[in-house]
Amino acid sequence: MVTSTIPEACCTLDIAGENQKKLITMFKALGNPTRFEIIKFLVTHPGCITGDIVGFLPIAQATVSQHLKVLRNAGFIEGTVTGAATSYCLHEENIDWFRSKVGDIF
Amino acid sequence: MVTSTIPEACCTLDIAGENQKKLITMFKALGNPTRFEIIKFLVTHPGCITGDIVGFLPIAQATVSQHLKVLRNAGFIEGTVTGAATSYCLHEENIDWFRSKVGDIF
DNA sequence: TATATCCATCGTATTTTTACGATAATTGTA
DNA sequence: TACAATTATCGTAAAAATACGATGGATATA
Repeated sequence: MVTSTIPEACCTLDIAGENQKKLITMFKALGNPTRFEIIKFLVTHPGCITGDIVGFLPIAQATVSQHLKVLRNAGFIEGTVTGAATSYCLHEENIDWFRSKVGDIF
Repeated sequence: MVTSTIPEACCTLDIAGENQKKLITMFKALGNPTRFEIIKFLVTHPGCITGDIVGFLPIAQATVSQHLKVLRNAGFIEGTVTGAATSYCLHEENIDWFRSKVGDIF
C-alpha cells in the first residue's frame, strides 16, 4: 500500500467564504469575450450610455443589457439613470479590491 | 432626433487579439469554484499530485482531471509526470503575465 | 508476467450560459 | 395627451460547461 503524502503547505491563503465567492463571480464576469469588450469600452469611454455600447458591439440590445447586469452584479460597473438613459462607469472601489485580491493569491 | 454622442475616449488600452483571448481564457478558468479551489490548493501545496487534489476535493477523479486540463490550457499550471503520478505546480511566468495584464486594464 | 496504482480520456446526462425577439416601464417632447 | 427614445425584463432556443462512471494506457511492484 502506498499512502501518498500530501506535500506540506508552504504558506497560508486567507481567501474564503463570501470574499472568495465574490472574487470568483468577478473572474467569471471577465471570462466572457462580450463582457470583456464592454469593460474595455468603459475603461476608454467612462460615462457612456447603454446605447453607445449597443452601437459599438455587434449584438442585440437585450443581450448587451443582460451583460451589463452581470457586470453590475459582479461589482465592476455602476449605472446612473439620467432621463431615459443610463450611463455607466467603472466601480473604482470594487476594482481596487479586485486587484488587491489578485495580488493576494498570486 | 437626438444623436447620442459617444463620450470621448479618455485613454487607449492596447489589449487585443491573441493576448486578449488568452487573458479571457485565464479569467474564465478562475471563474469556477472548483478550479479556484484547485489553484488555492496548489498555491499552498506546490508539487502535489492529482491524487492529493482528488483526496482534498469532494468530487470525482475524472472531474478533477478535467479541471486540471482547463487550468493547464489556460496556462496557470504545469504538470510533471513522475512515474505513474503527475505533480502540479503554478506556472509562475504566465501568472506574472496575468497579473501584469490585470494591472494594464484596471 | 500478473497485479495494483495513478491518471487522462471517452461518452453522456444535466445544468448553466448566451443570444434573441417581444414587451413593458420610464422619461422627454410635440 | 400622444409619441418617440431609451433601457430593462421576459420567455425561449441553442450552445457550452459541468460532473460522473467506465475505460484504457502507462508505471511500479510482487
